Amino acid sequence: MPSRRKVTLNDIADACGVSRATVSLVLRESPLVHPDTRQRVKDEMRRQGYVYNRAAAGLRTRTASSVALVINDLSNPFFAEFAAGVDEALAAAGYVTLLGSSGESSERQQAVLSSLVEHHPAAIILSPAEVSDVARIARAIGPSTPLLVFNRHLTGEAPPDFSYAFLGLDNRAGARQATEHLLQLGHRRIAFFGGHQDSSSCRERRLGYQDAMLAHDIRPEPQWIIECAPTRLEAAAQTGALFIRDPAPTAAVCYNDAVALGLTLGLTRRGRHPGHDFALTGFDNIPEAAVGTPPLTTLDADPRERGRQAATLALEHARNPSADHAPVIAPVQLIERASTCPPP
Amino acid sequence: MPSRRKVTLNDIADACGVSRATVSLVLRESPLVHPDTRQRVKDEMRRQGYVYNRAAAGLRTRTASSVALVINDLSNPFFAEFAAGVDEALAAAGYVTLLGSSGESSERQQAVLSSLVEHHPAAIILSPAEVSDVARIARAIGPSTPLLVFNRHLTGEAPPDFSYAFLGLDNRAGARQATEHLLQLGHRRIAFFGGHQDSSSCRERRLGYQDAMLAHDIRPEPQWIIECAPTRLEAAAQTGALFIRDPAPTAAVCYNDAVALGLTLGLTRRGRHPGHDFALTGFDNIPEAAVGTPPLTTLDADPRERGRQAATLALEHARNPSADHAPVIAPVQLIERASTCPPP
DNA sequence: CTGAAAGCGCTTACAG
DNA sequence: CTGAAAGCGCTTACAG
Repeated sequence: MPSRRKVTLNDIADACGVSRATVSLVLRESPLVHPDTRQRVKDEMRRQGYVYNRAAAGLRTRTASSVALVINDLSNPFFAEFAAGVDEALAAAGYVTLLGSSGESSERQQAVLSSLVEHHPAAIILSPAEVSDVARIARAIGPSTPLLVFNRHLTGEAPPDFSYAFLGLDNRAGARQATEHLLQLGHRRIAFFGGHQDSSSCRERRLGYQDAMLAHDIRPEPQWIIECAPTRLEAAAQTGALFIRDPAPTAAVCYNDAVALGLTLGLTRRGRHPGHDFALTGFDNIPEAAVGTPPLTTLDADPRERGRQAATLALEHARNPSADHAPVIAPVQLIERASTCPPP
Repeated sequence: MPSRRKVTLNDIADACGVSRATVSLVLRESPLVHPDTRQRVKDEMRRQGYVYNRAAAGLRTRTASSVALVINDLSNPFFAEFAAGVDEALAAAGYVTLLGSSGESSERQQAVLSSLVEHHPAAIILSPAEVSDVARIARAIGPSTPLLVFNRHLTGEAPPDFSYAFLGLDNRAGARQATEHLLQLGHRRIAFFGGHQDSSSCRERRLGYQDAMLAHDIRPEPQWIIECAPTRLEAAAQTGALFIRDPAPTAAVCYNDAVALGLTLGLTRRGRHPGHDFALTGFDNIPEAAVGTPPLTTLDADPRERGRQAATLALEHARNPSADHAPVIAPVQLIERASTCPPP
């Protein structure tokens, strides 16, 4: 039967006939303690199976050893990769990751934040649920825990004593690159397909699309901008909207990969051949993008690297909470694949 | 400028002119304290933005408020879903999740476990890296933290004072179902494709394949058992091994979905038409399985539900560490899709 | 080189 | 109904 009683510094000190101050010094590799004593103490620790209590130490030194990470959707590979990157960088810096997931529910997000903040993390990294009001979030976490927001902007007005750092993707430049690529291939009637008006990333991507079009002296027609929920099924269902007026677009910049895959399906059902008689691009570079038919031209944001970056920024913010941290916008890279062809 | 100093029970007690014992009682909703006092205290907490320090409370009461979760590969959607399920159930039970990821490296796994155990979690849930020696793991976490292992068995001999609970998938029954399905369709020459001999899940799946074959009085030929690393690329490269001898198999039970998708690619490259002139099955039901060409018949293990189950088992184990917990084997469900056709 | 003492933020009998 | 006291496991000046 394994002994379940936890062994403490006191147990080691008693067994060695020294004070627990000495044991503590051994723990932190202090040069003050005599080599013989050190060895005796270390042996005893091994023998009794001592394990350090970081929470108790943190209480005494008033230092945090954790960082909280709240993710809107872990089953989305983009955010899973992001989480892996955060965890990797935090571990390397000696912090442990407190995980929470909101499942895109702002109620759950409130509950999760309130619970995590009670563990007094050095900082909170939040990839927010779709609608995330900054005032509610401020109420949940209070003014004294540094916050880094990833990917989506919070909505509403921030209370006076509340501020946060931000890491986002260069949505505008990404969509501009994708549109530019289609223009280079010879397309002129290019749609912007999918996403919701009220999502900040969607607005930014549309701006990038417009930038590229206007740079080529093309004014996008209103019927080329097609709104739909950013899911595969909704996109497939909305495919028809591309073809209600002649001449129809010959290409589409899609809000993201899920939408692009749904559009691929919708086009195929109508007897079209995406990558041969219609060109389209995605955004995110999810794993399915590479193996679809056709493989999807898309924009890669390197989510794992974004995770490492978020961890670094959050820790900086924790060290220097009074500095005014400007938003950081990470670049995004075009991956050319077979879904982008010249116009028929 | 936000006030960064943390407010404590003492601050509230002083401001209200009561002792901190009283404030503590208010916190835990004790009926002992007078309603007026309670209200005064609560108002003051709101005013000062008090946030509870769970670590300090846990230290005093010797109770853990966290459970550690160590994942071998977060970028695999199967494990990401599992992690989401674990987190969901732990949060519901009032625990916070300490996340660690090993990236399939047993070195990183050791480091991560050693770090997490210092936070004295109520239990550890480990989805182990491919090679995970039980003796090393025992050394990292010591005998007093309950351990639940998910999905893969640990290798080697457990030290005398060390034991762990186990949650796995019914690999054998799953592979048997897949093989049975192919047999029903009329196949007789069925290969078992991919996976490594030394992986416990691969051995179990092969046994299920053999069960079904023998139940139909078919002795699998040695050249029908094809070993390869469980990745898409390796599987594609090994496709030729199916056809070195006549008559070649007309169907394959693949070790998992990644292997099945690789084999699909390999077959297509050779001019075959999987789902028309060759039948194959996967295992895991990853998102790509549903959208491939053809969509893949596979086995679903409901990883999110497995995560919830793991959390429940781990907490039971924590409450009653001396009980001898028998391994729990979760069922797996066949999803029929277009990749399984009758023999040509 | 080592020990006695105080304290991190909380809880819990025990008095009153 | 409320307060004084002790203690969870650790660290850190301060003496010696």
